[in-house]
Amino acid sequence: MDETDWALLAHLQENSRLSLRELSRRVHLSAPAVAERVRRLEESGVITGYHAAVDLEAAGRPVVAFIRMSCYGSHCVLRDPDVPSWPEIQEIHRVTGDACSLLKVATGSMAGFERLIDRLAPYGQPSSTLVLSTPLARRPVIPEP
Amino acid sequence: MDETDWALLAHLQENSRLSLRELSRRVHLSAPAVAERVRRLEESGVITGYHAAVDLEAAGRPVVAFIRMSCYGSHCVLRDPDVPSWPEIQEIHRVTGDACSLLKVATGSMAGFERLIDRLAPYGQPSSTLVLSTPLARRPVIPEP
DNA sequence: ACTGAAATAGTCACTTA
DNA sequence: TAAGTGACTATTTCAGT
Repeated sequence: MDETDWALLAHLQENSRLSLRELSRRVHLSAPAVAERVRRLEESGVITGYHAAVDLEAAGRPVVAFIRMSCYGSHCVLRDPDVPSWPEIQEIHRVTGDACSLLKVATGSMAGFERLIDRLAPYGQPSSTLVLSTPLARRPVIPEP
Repeated sequence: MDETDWALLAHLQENSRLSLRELSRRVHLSAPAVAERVRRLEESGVITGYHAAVDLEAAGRPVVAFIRMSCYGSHCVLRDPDVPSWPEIQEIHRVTGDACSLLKVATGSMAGFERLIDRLAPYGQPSSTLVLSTPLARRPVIPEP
């Protein structure tokens, strides 16, 4: 990871649909050189994918929340392979502390949110925190000083 | 938002570097028709951007955590316009409950994490939860049933 | 929303430092 | 090993339908 790799990474984090040619102009390299560097960033696992970001409210899911799950031993949500495919669940993190996992969820309505809580309750105690707004949705990763 | 729009959205959430031509093949439309639909998804605010996803550990920031900030009135982190530019802070959400905000942070080391906590402490009481692993990093948004 | 043409971009083989 | 060049293919974009 030299300075050029970090520059490419910065540009692709900001706009992943930039053409390799446009990237090559921005970092002052030829297009094949950029293509090779990007390929290596992907292969080394630094870049894990390219994704369109969707506004949850505009997409009909205005109720966004974080749910801390304190699961009952073997019933843990982390152990059920079906849970990650529930469409309301956006992220699942295994965490330290008294909760075993932290979920980010998005539903179309409060009623939908209530139904989700009901479906989660058998796994353990859910503790919900609603998101009012998101002043910073994502920050690009930059090199450490 | 018809079925074709949702199909385009699904493909672009999975891989935002797909060419319009490739998208057009997948949804059985011409390239210009797809270009116009994608442009409208962007303009209507459903698609807010396209971003390369970076593996925080591979990028040198293995310590990932959520921090709930219970701020002291007017010293709230949400009120300080400088905080969102701190490079360790990945996300800021304003939330309900006894905490005023939930931060997602990533640092290069535990020492770096400790320094971050020290910088946050003046704003309020930070309560940290370390991320052990992320079984589900992102789920594509799909239409509600 | 499609077609077709012109401009732009991606990719591969090969050369250079 | 990393980057540049040129030829060829694919994609983007725009006008007209």
